[in-house]
Amino acid sequence: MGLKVYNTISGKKEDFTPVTEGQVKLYVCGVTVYDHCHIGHARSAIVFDTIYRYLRSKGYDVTYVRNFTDIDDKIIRRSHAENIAWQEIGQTYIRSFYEDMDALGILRPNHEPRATEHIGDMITLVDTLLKKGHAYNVGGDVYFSVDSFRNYGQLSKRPLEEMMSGARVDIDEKKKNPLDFALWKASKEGEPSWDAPFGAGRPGWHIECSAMSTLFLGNPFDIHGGGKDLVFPHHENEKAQTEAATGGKFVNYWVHNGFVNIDREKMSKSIGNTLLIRDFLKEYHPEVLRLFYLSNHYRSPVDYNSQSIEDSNIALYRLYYTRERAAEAQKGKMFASQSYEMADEMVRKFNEAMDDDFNTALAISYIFDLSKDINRMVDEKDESAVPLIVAAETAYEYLADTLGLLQDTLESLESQGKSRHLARMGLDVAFVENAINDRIEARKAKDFQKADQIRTMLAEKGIMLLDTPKGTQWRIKTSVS
RNA sequence: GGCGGCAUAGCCAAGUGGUAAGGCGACGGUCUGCAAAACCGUUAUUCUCCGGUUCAAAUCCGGAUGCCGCCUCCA
Repeated sequence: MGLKVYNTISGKKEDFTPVTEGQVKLYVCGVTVYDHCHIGHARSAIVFDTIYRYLRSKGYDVTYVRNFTDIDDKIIRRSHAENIAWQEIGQTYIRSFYEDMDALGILRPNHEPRATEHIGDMITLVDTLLKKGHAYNVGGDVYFSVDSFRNYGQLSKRPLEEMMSGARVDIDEKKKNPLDFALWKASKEGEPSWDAPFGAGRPGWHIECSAMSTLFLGNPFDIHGGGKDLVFPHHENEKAQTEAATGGKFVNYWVHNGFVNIDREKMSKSIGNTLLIRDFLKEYHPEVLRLFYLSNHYRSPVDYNSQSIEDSNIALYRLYYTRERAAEAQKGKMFASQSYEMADEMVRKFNEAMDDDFNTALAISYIFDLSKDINRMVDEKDESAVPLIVAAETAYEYLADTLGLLQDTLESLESQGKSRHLARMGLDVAFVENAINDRIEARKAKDFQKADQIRTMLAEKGIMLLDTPKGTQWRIKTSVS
């Protein structure tokens, strides 16, 4: 069975056929570097990272391009407000972006062009549009004429006439049509500018993605992605200007991820409820966010709330513990490799789910099925089942890897969680260990009342004790009350 | 005003014609000095409501209600 991808432009799932067999050209709109990234950026990054991982696991040779918008109104505004060079604003937030993305386990794309590195390509494109009569110059500002492009509105399914009647479009005297958008903005005092045959200035927002995607991937290319909000106007405009310039098709498959709400409310700066990635990471392991997002379909809106995140946190621990148990069951055992039908079945179903427009939520359910199966075999303590555990665990790792999960060690996951928790409670490891030692003594003396008092005391501080064959271990209580 | 989406158990959530995945929680059991973890079992005869099509509908069609997004910078 082949891959099916939901295409925004047709509103349907379509069979995926790349332009060149065996290769996928993928372009995803990156960020404007004027602030730290929030968990909405994280969703987009995680969704396309997962798509990228899956395409590679299917054997495609993927060329993945993700841009940085490092010249733009918001950057200039911030530069003026903080009295810092605009270039420096960009550098700062590109660094911040990488810190966040690396923490989240987002793989680096093949190319990460910055808009300012390709001004020349943009100028060429604007020039072409002027020469072809799709753009006009008003005192150094160059606008794209939407009336000159027959298919304008095709992607966002907004006929021109209807948008015209929309009351929310700014009336700009300079534009022939209120929907015309800037390809090039004339040079202004205190703003960066580049020389161009049609007048010095700086590029409009949409032109960079047209220039850079075409440069790195050619036309048409396979998949263009981004957040749902980019459908209009950004992608509509990219498409219009590129197709007007080349006369050919720009993109075959448009893929857009849904938005993140916080406690059922739209996350936005004006409401003041944006959550930065770095603030999230102070509380939880990065894979908690990944598991949470991938448990929802990428096109649906997702509601971020403490209950759901806590659920994902617990579930993530479960997956790590299973891997640990599988490893222990194999330790020091000799075994011949053996195929295991159940594991093969899970891999097959996993790929089938991912082939169906990247249904990660369904795909994840097979990881949990494998987890249950592995735990069951480990519990049975049947030596002859060890090869099956190995086979199941191999499948387990493959599924998790493809989704970018279980990339850390249990030790690291636990120690991060423990130190966060202890710091919050104002406790330290020595306190816990002393209490555990006291309890061990009490248990030796069969003073179970005292032992239970210690257990209760620690439980009240969110610390859970486990008496295992290897001795008493402790964990942070993950369950919510 | 225009365009689009969603409504599935206590909570989260997948499922677009063939008889309801998975996670979290709860309850019973195994295990344990007691617990925890893990496993086993139970937890939606039913998918917002009302009609229709069909041998068959959570899934298709029509209508109602409720929630949400976009049309403006935005992942």
